[in-house]
Amino acid sequence: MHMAGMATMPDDPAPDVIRAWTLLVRAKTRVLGAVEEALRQAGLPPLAWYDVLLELRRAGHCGLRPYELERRLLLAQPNVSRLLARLEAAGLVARHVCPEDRRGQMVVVTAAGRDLQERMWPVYRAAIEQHVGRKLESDRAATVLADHLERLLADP
Amino acid sequence: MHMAGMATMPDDPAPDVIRAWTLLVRAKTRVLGAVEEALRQAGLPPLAWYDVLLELRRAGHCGLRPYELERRLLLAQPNVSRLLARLEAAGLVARHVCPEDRRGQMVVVTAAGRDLQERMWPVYRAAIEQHVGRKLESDRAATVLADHLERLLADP
DNA sequence: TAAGATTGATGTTTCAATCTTT
DNA sequence: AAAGATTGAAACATCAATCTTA
Repeated sequence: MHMAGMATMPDDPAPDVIRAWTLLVRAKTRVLGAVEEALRQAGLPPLAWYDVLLELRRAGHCGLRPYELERRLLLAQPNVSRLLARLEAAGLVARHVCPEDRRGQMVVVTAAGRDLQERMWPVYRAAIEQHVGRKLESDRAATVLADHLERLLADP
Repeated sequence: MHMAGMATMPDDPAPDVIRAWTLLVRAKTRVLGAVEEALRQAGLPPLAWYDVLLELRRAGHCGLRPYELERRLLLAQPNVSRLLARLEAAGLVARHVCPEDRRGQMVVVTAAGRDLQERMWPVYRAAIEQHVGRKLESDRAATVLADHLERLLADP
């Protein structure tokens, strides 16, 4: 349907679309900042380390390829490379060449890495509960929020 | 109410609270990434520049103090200082000493700054519409999402 | 002493270029 | 040529220290 006189360029976003976008950025910045601060105050490393360690644990004893971490954590290739270098230097992960594809490697979590992940989780979960859970108490607010955020990740 | 045998430490977040938290980070990363990419492909500077220019325009001819930008854009003090230095070097803002408080300064947008902001907005708004508006079409989804995100910014 | 702002040192991200294997 | 991964250089962010005025 096309009406004479209508703008041909993409429509202006509705006010509440702009509001949702603005609040998405601000809420993420604030909550993530609070979570990182909680980890920092507990003398623990940043969340990015936790994310890698958890993904590797979930992947089991075979570990993961760097490009898989890239996909799952939405990180750029050089960032994964350097993040893994830091984790390896800290003794938290180990890398060995991939038997089936000698371009790549398998990354696995070490005992020290598992230990750190387990020490981070209580601090992390308390921060999530404080800065997300308690703000969404009563009714199904967390579910509603999650469902709507999920729509933003839909493919097309 | 307290039941014997209950855990005394902060409760584990409910599954949908963790899901909301995870999706908040991922949705923001993806949508912001898409918006920045749209600006980049149009040969325009990053969103942070737009944010400053828009705040300064809204503030009117008196401009804003750097600490006000800090508050409104959730940026750290040294980041504001260096961001303004870049904008000033590009001729987009001007700084002059504050008459009432000579520790500080007033930052104002220049004609070139207003022009850039006006050239960025069509690209920015199209990206918001594409990556937020179209994902939330039908019903009051954008309003519901915004309302729920707003709860995450509540004070306590 | 504290608020507003900058600077130096350091660490991280980003872009493009590179290297190796498929 | 393309995929998987690393590296150099430059941009940016972060922390602590500093400087100036209130």
